Amino acid sequence: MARLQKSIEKRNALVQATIKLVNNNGFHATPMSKIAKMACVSPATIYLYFENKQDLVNQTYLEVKSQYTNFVFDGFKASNNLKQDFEAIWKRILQFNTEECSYSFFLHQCNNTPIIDEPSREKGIKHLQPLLDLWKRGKEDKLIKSLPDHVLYAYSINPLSFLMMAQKQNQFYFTEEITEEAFKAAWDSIKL
Amino acid sequence: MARLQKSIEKRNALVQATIKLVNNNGFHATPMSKIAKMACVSPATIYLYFENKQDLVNQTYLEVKSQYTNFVFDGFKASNNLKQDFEAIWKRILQFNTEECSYSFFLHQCNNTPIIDEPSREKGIKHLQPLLDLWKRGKEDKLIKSLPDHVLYAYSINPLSFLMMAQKQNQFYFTEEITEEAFKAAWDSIKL
DNA sequence: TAAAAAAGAATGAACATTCATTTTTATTTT
DNA sequence: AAAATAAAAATGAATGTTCATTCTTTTTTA
Repeated sequence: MARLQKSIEKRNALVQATIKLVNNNGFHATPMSKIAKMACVSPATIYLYFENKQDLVNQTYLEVKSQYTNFVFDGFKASNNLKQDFEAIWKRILQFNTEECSYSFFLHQCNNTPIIDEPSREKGIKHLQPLLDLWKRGKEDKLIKSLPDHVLYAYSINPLSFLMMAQKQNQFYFTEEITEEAFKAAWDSIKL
Repeated sequence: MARLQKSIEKRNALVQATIKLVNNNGFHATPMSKIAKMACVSPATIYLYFENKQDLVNQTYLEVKSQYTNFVFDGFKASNNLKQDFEAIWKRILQFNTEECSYSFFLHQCNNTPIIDEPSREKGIKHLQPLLDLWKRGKEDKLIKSLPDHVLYAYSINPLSFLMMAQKQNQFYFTEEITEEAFKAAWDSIKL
């Protein structure tokens, strides 16, 4: 009796192929057959790992989302300097956006279109807790504007995602200097 | 000999149906047959007005984009109070986002995925000139940070698009008070 | 040797687009 | 002003393709 042990490498290859193809062509233009080919696998094999195409995309989304938050919050510990803490998180997000550009682009696409189904989307939301805690503290201590978290996010975090897209399309480039200014802009927009 | 005069209402119905269906299901899940049905038209009729599906989406995109800029800049005239001018444009954009939410959502989707082809995307970019002029003036007069336009856009305009999405999903609501605070955040992020 | 994993080919549905025909419209002829 | 007519506009059904998914067989593994 053999043990159930499907190859984790094969699964990974499928997830990676999905990311690459969806990034380049959009969900609507990436057939399962192409995903299979890029992962060097038969189309039928995909169905050993995933229920169907939607499940493949949902799982890919959740996996990339975890990588994002692991990267961003790994080793983060709140100090008593709130601005510094915010800066650390902000720069970590920026770093993810530039170093893991294709993950970042994939998340961006999932966040901004209806390709992910509602349940998976909801699961993905929980991931920013440390940042939300920081903002809570900031509002209590009158260091940060008393605005809904969505607004704080819109002004201080979401721009990074937009700029990553612009950079990908070569419309603009993040120099060291611009990075510092961009952080200042983020902080200026939410600080009291 | 009859005059060539295809019904403009029918074309409009097709454009509107495209917007609605792409908003709800994404491009990949809206068949031409559904678009036709919603517009009360035979599938074959679509091809009297548009070359093919891509052309339909491209044209819809460009049309919505013009509506956006017409709405935002209609009657705008630069004064000698730069902050006030910026506020006027900003609030106009906000108004479009809330009043024409489905147009706004459609643009958002086109801007953030590869459904639109490059040539149409490029045509769509030209539309923000008055705002770019304002920023140029602001940088010269040392009223606005000397940052690339993309960065200014990312911090002061793009958040509106994000917040419109959040509002659509009932995660948050634009009160009068939040609007004022949000404008302040936008201005704070770009002012010198 | 037996079960799991993987494969390639097959299946059937969905879809974009085209075809052959009908309906509408506007002009010309009585 | 009614009838005739010709072109445009519109249609429903057909076409051929693409695709997600499943089936049957082969290969791998333990």
